[in-house]
Amino acid sequence: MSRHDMLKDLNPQQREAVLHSEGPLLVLAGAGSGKTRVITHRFAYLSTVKKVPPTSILTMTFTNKAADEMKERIEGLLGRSIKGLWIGTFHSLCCRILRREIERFGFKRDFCIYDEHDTYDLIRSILKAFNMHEALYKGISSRLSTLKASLIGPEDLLKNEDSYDFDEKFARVYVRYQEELRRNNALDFDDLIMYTVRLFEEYPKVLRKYQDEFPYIMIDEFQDTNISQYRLSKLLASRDKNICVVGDDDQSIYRFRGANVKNILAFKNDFSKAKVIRLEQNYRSTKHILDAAGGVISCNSMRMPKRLWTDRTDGEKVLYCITNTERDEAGYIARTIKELYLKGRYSYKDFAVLYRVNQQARVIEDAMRDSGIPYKVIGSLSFYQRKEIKDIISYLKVIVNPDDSVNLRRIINSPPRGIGAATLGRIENEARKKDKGLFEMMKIIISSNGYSASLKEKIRDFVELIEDLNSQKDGELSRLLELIYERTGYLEWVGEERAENLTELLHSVEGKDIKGFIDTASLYTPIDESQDGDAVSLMTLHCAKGLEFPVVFIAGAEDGLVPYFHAIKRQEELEEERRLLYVGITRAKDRLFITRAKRRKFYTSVKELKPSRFLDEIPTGCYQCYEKRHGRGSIAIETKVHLEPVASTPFVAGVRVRHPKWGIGVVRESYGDDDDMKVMVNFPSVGVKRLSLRFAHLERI
DNA sequence: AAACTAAAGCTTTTT
DNA sequence: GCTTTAGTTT
Repeated sequence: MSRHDMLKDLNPQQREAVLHSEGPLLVLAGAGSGKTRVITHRFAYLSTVKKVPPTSILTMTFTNKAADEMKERIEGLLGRSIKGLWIGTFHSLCCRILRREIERFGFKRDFCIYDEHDTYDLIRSILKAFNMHEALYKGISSRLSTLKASLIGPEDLLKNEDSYDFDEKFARVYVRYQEELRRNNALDFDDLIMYTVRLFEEYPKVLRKYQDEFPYIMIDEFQDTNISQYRLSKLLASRDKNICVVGDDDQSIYRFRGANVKNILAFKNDFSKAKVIRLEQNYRSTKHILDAAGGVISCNSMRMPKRLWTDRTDGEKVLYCITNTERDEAGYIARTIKELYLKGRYSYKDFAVLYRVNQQARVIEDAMRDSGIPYKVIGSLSFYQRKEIKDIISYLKVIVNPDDSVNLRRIINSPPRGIGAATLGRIENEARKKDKGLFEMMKIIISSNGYSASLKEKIRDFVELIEDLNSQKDGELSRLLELIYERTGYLEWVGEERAENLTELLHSVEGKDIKGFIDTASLYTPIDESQDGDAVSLMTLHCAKGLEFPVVFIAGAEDGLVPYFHAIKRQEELEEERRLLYVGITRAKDRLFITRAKRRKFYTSVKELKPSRFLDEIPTGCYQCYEKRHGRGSIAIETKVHLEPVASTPFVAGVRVRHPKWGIGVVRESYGDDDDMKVMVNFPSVGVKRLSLRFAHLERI
């Protein structure tokens, strides 16, 4: 591909960003301004024009999906696929580095990665051992994560022993937690980054090696980086300073997870000669939608000033619909989707319904089902989080790494093999006393006295099972899974429904090797499990980031949902909620609907909620408000404010018509614009037909 | 050890 | 309202 080809589809700012190949570069890329395009074209430019080997460009993203998309597009630009590219998530790339280097920290190279659930289990076992409230595990886990993301290790915590808010018990848990991870030869998500940073800080030679390996660095969604990720980027870029970061402070919605928008400002300070380029042309949304978004986000005080613009037309106005209850709201959404769908311009996959909390999905799902609209709920419970899948992955983890006591614990009695909580507790105590791992301890028990024969028998069976499976681990992975199912009787134990998922798992691992699969399973949450099929997407506002849809609904525009109850006290939290709405609005390409219910059920009680305070921030010119009112009696009727002017046609539902060929029928439904009116007619002779009034010569009778 | 029952929770969550 | 957890029974 020539230099010309590479640049021809870019606007001046995008082009400038692509051409700025040396030195630090900050690209402030507004929603829908083509940031992925900049990264991919810049990659292609570096490799073909500047002759940088593609494997020397480190490109870090936050999601696997973003990484996959980038890989695909870059390979498309380069016209070939390349092995060994360093394009991936922070976590997967750090994992790749640590697989080579971790031995310096006393881990083995085949360490395993603990996902959220594994860490929960570990923390709970520690709390139990310390006689602390086990129910606190979630809070403890998030505190641990925050500390690690800020590069504060247990030893740093202990240094502050004298400070007034020093929490001795918590510090002990942290120390023990890290010890246990090491004992289990396991790293959690935050460790992947933290140890990589430590590696580079404590071993300058290693850092230099990787600086040689990656003279060019690019980072996507920079506003989402936390302290450790920023430090990592800074270390790698500190020598050559060829670092390009792309982000949008207005789309920072993960502060609660440690993301630090200030990194954008820090970047400008840390790399003093950083070039700053703003991408403000939006290629996604109509003017009205963009105006609505701009009105909202401009109310934030803590942001870098910018203004998105588009050369698209005004488009339809944003519609704001008020309903009485959440069920009415869901019904309205379903009906509107159906109506737009029947007009034929959109397929179901063009629609998204966005909401603040997953709980809202249920009533919307009901409405979709009732209307016969195909839908998929995204991000609720991912495949890999299901119990049965996690169990089998635990088997695999233990087979590869018998030191992994947490996963061993998980499977030791699933399916039940007579080693229950009491027995397990005994083994664990012994193991702790002898400073051994669980598996080792079990092997000791088999050949020692003082345990009942039946217990030894059970334990021997289990140890032999794992060792047998371990000897088979280098064969075909799907064969190994079959073997696990067979030898443990797992399928029969979990029942038919869950067994189906396991069969699916079996098919999905065809041709993969065990270690690669375990890493993928730990680091991969398939956001789009069933991408196929034409279906409306239901998801939280958070999940929607990075996506776009022709038609978007934002449900629950109420104070209490957007902004959420807990997030109205502090300014920073409120502004994050505002950004969340901004992200939602900017997902829409052509049509945007915002809905709210006056009364909404929360758990058991019904609450009356006021409209979201953010709605007042939408300029009046770009939206239209209407309300569904109750008519006389108990029947709810809709005041006739239609999406588009109601078609003036005599052929409305219920009318009898005559068709020259099919005879007499009854109109089921009529829809479409005035000039392109369509009707669905049920003819007793041939069934339901869709007809265009322009062509079919219908006669009203 | 497993199954049952009562009670207490309860945003968002790229990895 | 429904899922997760703790405590109790069988």
